[in-house]
Amino acid sequence: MLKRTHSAREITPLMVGQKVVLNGWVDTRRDHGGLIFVDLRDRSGVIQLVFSPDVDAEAFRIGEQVRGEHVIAVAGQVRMRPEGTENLNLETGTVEVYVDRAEVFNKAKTPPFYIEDNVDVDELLRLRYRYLDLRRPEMKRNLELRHRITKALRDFLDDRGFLEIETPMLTKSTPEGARDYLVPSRVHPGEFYALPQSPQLFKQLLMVAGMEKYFQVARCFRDEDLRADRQPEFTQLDMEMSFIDEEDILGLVEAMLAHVFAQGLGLSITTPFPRLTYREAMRRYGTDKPDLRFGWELVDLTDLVREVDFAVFSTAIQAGGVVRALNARTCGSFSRREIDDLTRSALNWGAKGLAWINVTAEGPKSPIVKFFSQAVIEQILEALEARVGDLLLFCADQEAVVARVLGALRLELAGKLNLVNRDDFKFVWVVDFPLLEYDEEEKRYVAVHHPFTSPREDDIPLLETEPLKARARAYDLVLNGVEIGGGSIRIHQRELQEKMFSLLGLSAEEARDKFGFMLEAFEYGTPPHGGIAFGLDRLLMLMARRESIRDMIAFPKTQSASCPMTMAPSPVSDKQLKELGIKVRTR
RNA sequence: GGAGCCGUGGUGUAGGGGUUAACAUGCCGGCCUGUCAAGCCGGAGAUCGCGGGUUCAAUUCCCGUCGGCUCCGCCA
Repeated sequence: MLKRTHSAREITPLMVGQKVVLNGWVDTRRDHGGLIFVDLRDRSGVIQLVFSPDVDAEAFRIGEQVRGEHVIAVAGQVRMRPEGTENLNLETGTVEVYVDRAEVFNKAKTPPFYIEDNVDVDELLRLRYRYLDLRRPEMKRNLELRHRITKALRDFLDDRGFLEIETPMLTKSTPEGARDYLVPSRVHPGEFYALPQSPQLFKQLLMVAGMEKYFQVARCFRDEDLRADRQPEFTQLDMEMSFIDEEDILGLVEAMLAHVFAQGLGLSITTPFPRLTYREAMRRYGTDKPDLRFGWELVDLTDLVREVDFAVFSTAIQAGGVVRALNARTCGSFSRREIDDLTRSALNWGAKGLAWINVTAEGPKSPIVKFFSQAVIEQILEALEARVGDLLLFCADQEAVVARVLGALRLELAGKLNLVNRDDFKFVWVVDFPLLEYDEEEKRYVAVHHPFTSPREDDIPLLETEPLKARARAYDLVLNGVEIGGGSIRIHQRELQEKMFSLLGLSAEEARDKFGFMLEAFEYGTPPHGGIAFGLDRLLMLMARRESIRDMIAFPKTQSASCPMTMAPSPVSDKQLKELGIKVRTR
């Protein structure tokens, strides 16, 4: 076997005259009859080989026979390319290797799609042949970035005294949260493990155990429907620390991200990150994960229009709702049809309608201006800093509906108008989340973050009186409108934890049954602690400027949670089922 | 659970009630000693996702179904 002495990208002008051996795949082949060029690809990149009968007849014959994706070894001399034949698009484009020996390790069928960047091919096909898809340079780069970032995170945390500790994959199913993936126990027929949705309980127990600073690159599993940024198994960078408060965590994370952006992308990001309270985020951006790469803040007009004789606004306000508006800059030029599209969108998001004012040089034009006095209109225009050419969009309803509708329109228009600079990275902390929200379906409170999140100390009395007003010691990190991390200071006292469980509608028996080990642990000296977890795939997706986390995962699942390559999931034999004591019911 | 878009040679697309199903690229063969999206010539390659219906006739229209993608619900 011809063993390689160099990788493709290592071949430089400094090596001219040197004999080298290269191993790799035939990327492309250009056959001139009497002279054959082959671009040889390995993980490092591409180098041009020259097969010439003047150099070696036997090697030339092999050059005639190889085809795309054949795996070959070649030996030959490095030479400068003749003047005028350099390829500036290629990193190794000034040199080439004259092959005097060649060996075919393995032939290859013609691949079902091109092994090159920017392929326009059905993703199903890419996933069925993922090992070919990953040969494409852009996919290889994604996995390289993933490696570099993961390593940078580990290095950073190691430097700061964190221990990476593994926690079980086979664990206990607990209520609350996402649907569990279950694993049947053979030894305990009829009983099941659950795959972890996150290592939450274990990392807290590691704090009880005195580990003080923990992290893990942890695989997590959630049996919920998929999205471009949601896979049934995904990776979290999970962290937890003892004897700390919010500021310690936020500061550490900012330094950590500055480190990985520098290491991974060579970018310097600005710290500290801005912070928004949950209320502020909802009011100004209509979402708890605002995209700060563009302005376009929502403006509250409730007080301004309170007395206006316009039923759409006044009924909403009387019902305890709000009136807010979005200044769609430059959208005054929108056609009737485009405005109809916006209205349809607003209705889809739950609005009862969409009022608008077109700010023209001749003054405001709109079906609704007749309801307003000149003075009020002027105040509205001023509040929205309206200029000629703007389109003002109004929504009147309950606060949550208005936020959702205008927040969605804000994003939709940003996409349509290309307001977003794709090179921007805009981080923002969202803090002061409510501790609880009311679930209409289940008729009970549910934790906004999770049941182990500590309320703010001064809000603890509210748990007895108005639990929905209590704020959590929780924080989310948002990057470019994507939630990339979230965490909290945890409850570390049994009484408060029991109080939380009871607020969530868990009976004392259920709490003991599901979380007894946790409550018990709290009785053996639990330090105050808190942490955060990052969706590593999402962070990487944003860093690589991709649209889907599937591009950052070597072997992801389709939207129906299956793997087109292995054909998982699949039925299993009766023998296997019998051993597990499982009978399959067909729906 | 719901909505939308898509499904035609290996790949990406065009087409549209009766066609020899078109184009590009890839593939195979021939020519070709400086290409790098090599070029030129020739060739092979498609039960138009699947099932049913309407029709004299369906790849085309209708219904269903499967698969992929995006989104809503869901994701503490």
